[in-house]
Amino acid sequence: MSENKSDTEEQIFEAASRVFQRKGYAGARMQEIADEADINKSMLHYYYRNKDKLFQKVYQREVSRFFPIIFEVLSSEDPLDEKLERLIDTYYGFLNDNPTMAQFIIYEMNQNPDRFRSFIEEKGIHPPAEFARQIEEAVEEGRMDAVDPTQLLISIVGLILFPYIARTMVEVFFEFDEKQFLKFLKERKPFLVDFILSGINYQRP
Amino acid sequence: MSENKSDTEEQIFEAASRVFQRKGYAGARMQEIADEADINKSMLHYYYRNKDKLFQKVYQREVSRFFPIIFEVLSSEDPLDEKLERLIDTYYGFLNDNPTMAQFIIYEMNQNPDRFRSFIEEKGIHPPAEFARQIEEAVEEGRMDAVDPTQLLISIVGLILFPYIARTMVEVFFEFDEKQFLKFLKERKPFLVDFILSGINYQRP
DNA sequence: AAAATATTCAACCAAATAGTTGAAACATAT
DNA sequence: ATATGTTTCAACTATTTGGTTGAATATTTT
Repeated sequence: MSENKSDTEEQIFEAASRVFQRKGYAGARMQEIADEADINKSMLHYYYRNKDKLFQKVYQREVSRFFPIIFEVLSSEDPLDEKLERLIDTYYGFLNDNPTMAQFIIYEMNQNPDRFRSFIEEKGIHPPAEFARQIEEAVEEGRMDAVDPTQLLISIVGLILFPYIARTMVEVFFEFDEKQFLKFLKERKPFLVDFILSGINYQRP
Repeated sequence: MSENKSDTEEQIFEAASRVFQRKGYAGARMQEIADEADINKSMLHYYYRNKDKLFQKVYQREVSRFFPIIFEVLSSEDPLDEKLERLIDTYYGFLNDNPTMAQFIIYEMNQNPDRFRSFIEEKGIHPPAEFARQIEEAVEEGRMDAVDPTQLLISIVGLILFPYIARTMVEVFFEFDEKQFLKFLKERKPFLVDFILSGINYQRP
């Protein structure tokens, strides 16, 4: 065997990922995954046994990709303003390549919180303690307002993710086509950096 | 006939709303709706013909409730700081009574953008022009930073909604039980007012 | 080349789910 | 009280969808 996973197996996996992200677990059809992978339906079962097992694998891979990207940037020792820029760049780059991912993760996570919890615990995925420490330090040094780091972190992530999660809402209410939506995202980076840093009255060390 | 809509008809509608919000269109089962309404399954078809028609009615009612609540508050002539407080109070009150609604609307909206667009246009639902005018006015008068009103509006809505949309994520990563989550939301109001107003360096007229 | 192994798929089957029916119970009007 | 229309539901059918099978084809090993 030349590869660990056959071409077909990977083709199925990627097709399944796309279909599950588009339609969700309940809305996804095994036939649609087979069509998207350009193979016969029985191959799905040959490689992944059943819909549930196939979904679990896709779900776990996507969860494993989605959170560490944010958390890794957050854990660095860069000053907050640089960190924020890197965070936005990194995450918008990722979401641009995976536009349905945020919606997928959030939906399936809420659909089955226990599955999410146990997987996150098993894999040891968690927000870095460094971020809260960095905030507390800046507060002590009088370089920003006293804020709850948890409130701040959730706000930052929410500000970045929201346009992707609620994309249809943004496009419909502001009459954006795809091009205008991308322009909006591009403009959002400087807006967010400024808005967030002003929001906590941050000053560099 | 004493009422326009029979008790049963309304019971079905409310049950359907709960089930569709919990499970989404594809995940909802007609039997589950019948059980939740405590009636026989055939009554669903007697009153609403089929799953799709029942869903449309539920979807349209919820969309009609969800957006106008925000937009009405935004269209008032109150100064921005008071408006923001009212907005947060109003929306957290609403979401507290309807905790699955934000997730539902956003998911089904993304699932079928055309349906969302045409319904929104048909009903004439849109963000109030007054808000953008108010922002532009405050900018002109030098009472806040020059910001794009669209970026600001989406940020405000995102900051409010995000904890509800991503509730499981918040609870898992910060190890919140329900009580702690509610405490978090209570603390979020003053945090957001301060964060947002500082974010744009707002001063009252 | 022959044997062993992996891959492919059309045609099935089984289970889940949406939707229907007709008779019985109930309510209302005359 | 009788007739008329409304509401209810158990049992049923039709359709969709997940899952299986076995024979044919391709690939790899010896």
